[in-house]
Amino acid sequence: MKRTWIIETTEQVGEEVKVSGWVHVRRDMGKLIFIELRDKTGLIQVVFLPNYAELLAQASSLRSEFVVSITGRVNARPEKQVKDDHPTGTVELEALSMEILSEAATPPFELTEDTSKIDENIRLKYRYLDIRTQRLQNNLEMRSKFVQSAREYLFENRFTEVETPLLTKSTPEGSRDFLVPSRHARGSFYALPQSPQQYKQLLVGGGVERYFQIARAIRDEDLRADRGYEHSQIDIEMAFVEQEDILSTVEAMMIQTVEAMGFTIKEKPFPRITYAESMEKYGADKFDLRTEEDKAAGVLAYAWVVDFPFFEKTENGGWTFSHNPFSMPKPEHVEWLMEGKNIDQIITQQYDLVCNGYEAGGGSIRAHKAEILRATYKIMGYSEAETEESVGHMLEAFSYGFPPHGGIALGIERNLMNLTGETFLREVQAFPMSSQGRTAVMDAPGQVSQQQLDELGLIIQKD
RNA sequence: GGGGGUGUAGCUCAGCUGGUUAGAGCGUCUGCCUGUCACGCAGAAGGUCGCGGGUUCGAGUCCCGUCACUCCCGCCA
Repeated sequence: MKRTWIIETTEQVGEEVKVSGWVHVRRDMGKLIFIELRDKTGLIQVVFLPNYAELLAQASSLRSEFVVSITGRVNARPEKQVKDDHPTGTVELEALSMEILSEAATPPFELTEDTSKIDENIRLKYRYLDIRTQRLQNNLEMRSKFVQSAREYLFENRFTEVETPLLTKSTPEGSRDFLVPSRHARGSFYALPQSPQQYKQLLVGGGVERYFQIARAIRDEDLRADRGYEHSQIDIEMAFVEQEDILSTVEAMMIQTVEAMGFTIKEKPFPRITYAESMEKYGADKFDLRTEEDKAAGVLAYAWVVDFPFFEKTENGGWTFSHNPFSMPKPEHVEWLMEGKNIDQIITQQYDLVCNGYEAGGGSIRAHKAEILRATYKIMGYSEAETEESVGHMLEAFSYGFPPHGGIALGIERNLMNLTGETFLREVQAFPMSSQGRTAVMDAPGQVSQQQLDELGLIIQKD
């Protein structure tokens, strides 16, 4: 018999069905046994009646998390026993036969309730059990829906999904790279991408025009509750656009996406504030516009922060970019950039999407002309040769007819934290790592064999 | 790199000023139970108090060291 999803049993009253799943709870009355069976769609109460003695004996051996298939008849519950607060509360399954597919050891923590109070390292070691809980099932489901809904919007608007390499090149700026040693080119390393920044620019220059990717970004910086070594982003780049085009496109996408998921947005269109105003008013470039009532109601308060300063002072008195070296100054400040004057006053076409106190995304209009990027690197103290070494491939690409373009990256975990109300990034990832960087279940990083080291020409230096 | 916090049963925790055999709730196990849905009732098992050292007649408790975990600052274009 074909398997029936538990949530669908409510429409099959009187019929015989087969359901499969995990034993959620067991209530043994002696000559009458109830269990709740759980699959990914929900829970249903199964009753083992005394007139099937053999089946009842089998049922008495069931324990939490046993995996079973049960064939039975869907019965409407008598009025007194209807559970209004439960999606399958109008029915129960009268068991006729059962197959125990897998027995289960007692779980190290209870899976029938919210596990957020349980020691996280135990939960991570047994992540596959934690994922069985309703909260994490919901978080993963929500994540999937969010990405799916964003994809739909992007496909409707002529975007093309493209994958960019994971094994790529280290860039001197930005955060610390995760490095991968090359076996063939000894002493050389790939770097895992901190973002697909350059590839996505090359894609729109390559005629893809509208690109997106559900991209992994990997950075070797110390972790926080809202920050892991790796996270995912909805990475977007568009050709032939100005800042306004990006903002309106992304805003429309976010509205369609989160409203399709049933959320309420506090203010549309999203309010806009300059970086300078934000710093003055909130003391930061991100802020929470919700009232206490909004928070209780799960309202999402989006805002755009625009007009970021291009450069900031370094420790040794030089200049470095504050967000993105590839960004394009506001038209009225291009001259300052080219001449290297009023550097602290140059505003760039960089924008952040803020939601409920988190940075939900950030992007910029990019420089698409070689002289702009050269001027930027000159201000940062690069010689012409160093600039060539660092971004020469981009400068060359710009020489072959490169359209004006810009983009944004939306942090999937940050957004999901807002949607689910979770305060830890790890709660919206399937297999996160601990704050010390140990991965769930697999407990990486781990030792490798001497042979592997030899092939790579690596020697481990002992402290 | 720096600062704060935590570590006692499978899980969540209590354990006062150092004092008998280290407790509770949940979970687990056994028995009973024909309508439960947080089932109930009766009973039981389960502990290197993170680890090492010290003070003391006596240490879960005080001191020193150490390890692990966690949050924050730095860092995160």
